[in-house]
Amino acid sequence: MINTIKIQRAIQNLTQDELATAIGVSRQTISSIEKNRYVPSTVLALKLSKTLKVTVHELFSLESTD
Amino acid sequence: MINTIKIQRAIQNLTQDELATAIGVSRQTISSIEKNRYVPSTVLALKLSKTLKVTVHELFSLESTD
DNA sequence: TACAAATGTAAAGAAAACTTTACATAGCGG
DNA sequence: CCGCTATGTAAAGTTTTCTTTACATTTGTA
Repeated sequence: MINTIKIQRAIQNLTQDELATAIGVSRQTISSIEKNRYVPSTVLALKLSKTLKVTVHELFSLESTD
Repeated sequence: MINTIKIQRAIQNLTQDELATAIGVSRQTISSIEKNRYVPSTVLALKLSKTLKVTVHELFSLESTD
């Protein structure tokens, strides 16, 4: 799965830490998701969507390997 | 988090087993998600969205407790 | 009623998400 | 150059997701 978190975060002018705090996770969690180290839960995806003001589909999309 | 999987599954006329097979998980996984026994991963949410032909936001929404 | 399909659920175990702590590196303004 | 902010990442540990197996219950229908 690919994601555009880093881009949307730049658009909203938020640091990883600010985004993490806003949605209640650790900064490493944000970093790990951005770097595709793991797949977030749907609750997290919805919170990211809300905070970054884009749909889940604008943030995440499936790849052929998924 | 609440979900409308059971409803969308009825609209698409799919059993839990058929939906599970379509997206590559066990039937119990579908049942457990429908019953809010656990929160699915974002990959799963996107696959459900695709198979059920609705957006992730139509399938899942945050509650105040999330 | 009897059978079959669909669903609920439980338990044990594997795999993955997520936290905390910690340290390293890169970039930028003084 | 120095200090600060932002980011990368690793390791250990906890929690949660998800699978497999298995059995019970419900519901439709012949």
